[in-house]
Amino acid sequence: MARPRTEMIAKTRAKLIAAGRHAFGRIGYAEASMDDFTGEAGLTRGALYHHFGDKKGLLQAVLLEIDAEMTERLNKVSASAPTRWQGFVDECAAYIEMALEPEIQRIMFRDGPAVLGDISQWQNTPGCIAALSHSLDRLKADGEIIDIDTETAARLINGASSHMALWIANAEKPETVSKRAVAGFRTMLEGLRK
Amino acid sequence: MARPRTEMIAKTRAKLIAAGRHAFGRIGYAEASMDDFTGEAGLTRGALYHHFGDKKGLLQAVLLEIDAEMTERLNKVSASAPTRWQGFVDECAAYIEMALEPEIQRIMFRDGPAVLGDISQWQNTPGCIAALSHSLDRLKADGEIIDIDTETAARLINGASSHMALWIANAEKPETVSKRAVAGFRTMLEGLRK
DNA sequence: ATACCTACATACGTGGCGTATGTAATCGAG
DNA sequence: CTCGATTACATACGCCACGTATGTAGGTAT
Repeated sequence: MARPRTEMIAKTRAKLIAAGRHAFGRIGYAEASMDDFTGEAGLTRGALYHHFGDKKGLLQAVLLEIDAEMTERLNKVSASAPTRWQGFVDECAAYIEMALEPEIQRIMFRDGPAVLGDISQWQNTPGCIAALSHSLDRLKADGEIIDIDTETAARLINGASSHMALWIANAEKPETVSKRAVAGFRTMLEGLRK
Repeated sequence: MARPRTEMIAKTRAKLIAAGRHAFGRIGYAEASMDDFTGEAGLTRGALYHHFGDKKGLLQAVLLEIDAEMTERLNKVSASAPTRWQGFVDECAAYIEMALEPEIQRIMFRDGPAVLGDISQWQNTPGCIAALSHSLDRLKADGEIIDIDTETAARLINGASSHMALWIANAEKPETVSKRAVAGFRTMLEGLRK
């Protein structure tokens, strides 16, 4: 297994995903020319169409990669907190912070939904929502939060977080808005507690 | 005032906005050909570029119209409720319901942010957020809700609502998901109450 | 060893956006 | 009332970018 042949293929795939991710993150999906960013990666569109079918296919692959990274980061955050509730709050804060990163914001929250439809239909629940959902499940089992459907709560928090992030990122004074947003967000989370 | 000349101009503008709104709402911004939908309106792209500068300009005009309609609907809902709290809850429910309408969902929540950037920077706070904010202001003045920054709360609710709507709209069983979503949403709102 | 297939590159057609230009109707000045 | 200027569009053109069809070299299987 893992012959040199398949390794080369995996490398080209990775190159294309990386190139697309850079281009999509910087100038956006619509403005990114496939000839340009494949050329920068030392390839052509031929490779892209072979591996991903079309431009949307590459975007999907990029999204999968980013979602996996976000999920891992979220899991690390919640795992390294002293209490589960604290872990959950940290997780939410981390989610907002990630949504402030230009690449994630652009690809995950702007172009992704516009091109591929809502996040819900990308696959059976993306990882970053599943991570929030899982944390809520444990809190519920511990009796720390009120009786609420955890997936619904996860999606509510997901929606609220991403909007907070967009609000902050596009504000004239991001620091000021950030304080207001995080404070309000924490207040909302407290409402879930018993 | 209101000479026949200016009336004609207003009519062409209205025609273009209506045509664009239809096309954007049905097949999406990117897939909508300007030649097609201007032709259906009995005009050409020349008129569009004259009045709106470019394709994005038309989208902005469409968004302004939709936002105004949504604001009016929200204000009516909150005004016709027995109590202010009830008015606010109804308003939130109405917001989710509006977000379920395909045209609003597509233009306002998907293509709009992707093409023009986050809703926050379209203008100084769009009307539908201002409406929620206003309702919260009055509730706060009445001492019905906890101490929270009202604009932040309005944006939290706005974000949560739109995500709920997208979740519902794209679910396999919208009715089932709708019940879960609305129930969870109400629970979250109750957390704002004193 | 040879025939096939995979993984790309190259070449081409098409469609759609933006712009530059044309034109008819209207408005304002004298 | 007349004539120049401006407005409100339509027409024509160029360019870019996507997708597809085709070509090809290297690896794979038997």
